Amino acid sequence: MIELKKLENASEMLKAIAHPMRIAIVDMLSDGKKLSVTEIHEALKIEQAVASHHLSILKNKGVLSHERMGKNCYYTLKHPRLSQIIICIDKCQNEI
Amino acid sequence: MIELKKLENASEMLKAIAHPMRIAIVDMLSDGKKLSVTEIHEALKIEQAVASHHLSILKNKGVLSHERMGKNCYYTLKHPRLSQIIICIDKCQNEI
DNA sequence: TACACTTATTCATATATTTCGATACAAAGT
DNA sequence: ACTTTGTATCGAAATATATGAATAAGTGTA
Repeated sequence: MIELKKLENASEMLKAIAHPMRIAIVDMLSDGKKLSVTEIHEALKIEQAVASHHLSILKNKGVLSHERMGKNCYYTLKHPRLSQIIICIDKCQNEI
Repeated sequence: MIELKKLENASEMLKAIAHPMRIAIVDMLSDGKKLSVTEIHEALKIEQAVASHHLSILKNKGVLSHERMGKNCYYTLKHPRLSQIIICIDKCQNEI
């Protein structure tokens, strides 16, 4: 963790997750679930363009993988362990 | 994780950590270490004002606690488990 | 009180992010 | 080819964030 480059990579990945909607997306995709853009934007009640934008940020920063199946594009967690970050933050919120 | 308010709190906390220098600070404070502003800004080779600014962000978002001892102000992790986030992100970077 | 040391805040500027509407692109069916 | 459905990108405006220089404020000591 001494090198600046590693710190920057780590912060890029964390920054990608550090947004209310993107946390919700990562949370929805825990346990290996696959969801399409439409499923996500409807579940979160956000514009399709906004969902697509958030998904592309998560994909570009290495948080999500995507796979096209016919008309739909399905997104999954690239590193299943990333769910732990959400769990960890959640625990910290609920402490006294 | 359904409520927007919880998502926003979680993202505020994550956003606080999601910066190269602030990741380095959290990393330096793992294992219950206590460090002063001067120790941190010298170790990271950043301006004192910048270190103070980052520390106040981390403190205000509930990541760090601080304690004044004489002339110095010592900062510690408020939730020791937050080190796991750094470890988790680091593991994800090192995967193929 | 005066001084040195440590930490916090303010200000200005530069840069980045979020959002929405509009539009473009892609795949499948008619 | 045309239409429908699903997804991605662009442009613009609003908001947020990062940085350095300067300064203020708190603390201990002579």
